[in-house]
Amino acid sequence: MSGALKDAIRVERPAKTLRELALDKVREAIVNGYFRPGDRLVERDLCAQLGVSRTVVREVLRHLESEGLVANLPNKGPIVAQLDIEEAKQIYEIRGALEGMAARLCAERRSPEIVAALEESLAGIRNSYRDNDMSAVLTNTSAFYHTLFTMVDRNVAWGVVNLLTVRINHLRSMTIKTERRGIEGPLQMSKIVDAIRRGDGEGAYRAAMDHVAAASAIAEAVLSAKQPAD
Amino acid sequence: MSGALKDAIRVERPAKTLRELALDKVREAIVNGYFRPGDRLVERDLCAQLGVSRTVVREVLRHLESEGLVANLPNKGPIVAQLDIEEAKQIYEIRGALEGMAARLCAERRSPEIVAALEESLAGIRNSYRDNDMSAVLTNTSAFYHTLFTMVDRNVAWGVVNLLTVRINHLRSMTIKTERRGIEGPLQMSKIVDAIRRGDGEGAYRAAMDHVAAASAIAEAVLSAKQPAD
DNA sequence: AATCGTATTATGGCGTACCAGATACTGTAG
DNA sequence: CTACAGTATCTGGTACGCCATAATACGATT
Repeated sequence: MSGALKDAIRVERPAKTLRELALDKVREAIVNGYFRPGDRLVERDLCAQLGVSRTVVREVLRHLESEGLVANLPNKGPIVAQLDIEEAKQIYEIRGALEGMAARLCAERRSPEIVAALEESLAGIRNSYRDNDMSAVLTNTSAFYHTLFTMVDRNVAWGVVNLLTVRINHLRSMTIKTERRGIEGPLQMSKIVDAIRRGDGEGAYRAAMDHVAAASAIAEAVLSAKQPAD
Repeated sequence: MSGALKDAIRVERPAKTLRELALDKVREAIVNGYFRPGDRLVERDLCAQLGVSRTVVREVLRHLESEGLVANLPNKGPIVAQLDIEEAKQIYEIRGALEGMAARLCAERRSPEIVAALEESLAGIRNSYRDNDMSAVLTNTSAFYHTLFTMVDRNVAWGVVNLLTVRINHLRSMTIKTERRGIEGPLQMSKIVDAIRRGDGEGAYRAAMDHVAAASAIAEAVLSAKQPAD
């Protein structure tokens, strides 16, 4: 009996601890704007809202702090981290470097499976745009990059990108809604796929960089238009 | 009275919470090998050793978990994370991409101050090698890259690199002791500085990549020689 | 003797209560 | 109306207790 079969009969437990559930809930609440940047996160309030003890809440807050989603003011307590424009640009830049690297590796591998998987995610994005389902756009975009990284076994880099991405998630949801992004975004991504298909590592690298550069530019515009009013 | 003066008389508190102190202690203990990979980290034992309460210990463990230094086995508890060779290679690769990026930016800026600061760190590294002070080599190498990133205001990327670096720290201390590394390492780094001095972005990028590639190769050799015996 | 079931122990997960110190708020006295 | 004192609020930190689970040891039964 080998691998696949052994897993098939495995009895899977919920396994999720209360802490992990709470963590996901709070992270969710932050990224989709239920808690706004700058909001104070009062421990005992969170206890009540989540229905868990302070022990759990504190561990969750520490975890989110190390993810960069929560900042801790000394003697004041935790607040939802503010995203300043400079930091956002840096995050986009890093994503560009890493996604470009992954794209290059994909191109160098010249595997039809990679292309097929990417095409599928891309189709999903197009459909989601057509249906105006923005949250699905985000999910499918994530899936696209997830395959880009995992197909060449770069799970660490994927982890880094993911970590950074949650910090700019509300930016992402704004850039995505921008006019013309529904056409240009998928277009840029298809350029990545094209380069990968023809084994053009340098081209794939450039295309991936271009894509996040465009996103970064939009984000900057959105953010600098909003920041002063804040 | 303006800014500078106001700060001058500011009574500075330790400001570090007990939690942060404990975090540093445990991280230290893991990084420099007091706790070995695979060791169990029993909460109540740590309480005794650190002299703090379980709450604090648990928060510290959560934090280290999200840093990747500690892994949590379900129904078993936390252990010191094992570093497998594949992961180490990926970490080196990411560092290459980011440090290359930073080096290119430094070169493009063409600032004498950057060159001076880098030269200083480099001299520190050479001296430390000469004095056979390996821990100083590590510190100075960190300083070198720290200036590389912060001189062009890339503190987020620096944070990422730092985060990843602690996970391979014991590898670093092994690669550094390798024969000839005391000559080749600084040589490669001086190539980075040279390229920056003459404003050669592409050259700086390549030199930085080469440097971590060399480190990665050594690490792989060291690790694959040790892994089976483990 | 081998196996099966049970008791014990170790440990993590989680909750509660409490205290100290800092900060923000509020009401009162001058 | 202002200054000051008192109070409420909140985090940081500690101690302790309970429960669930996993592993181990031990004893009984076949």
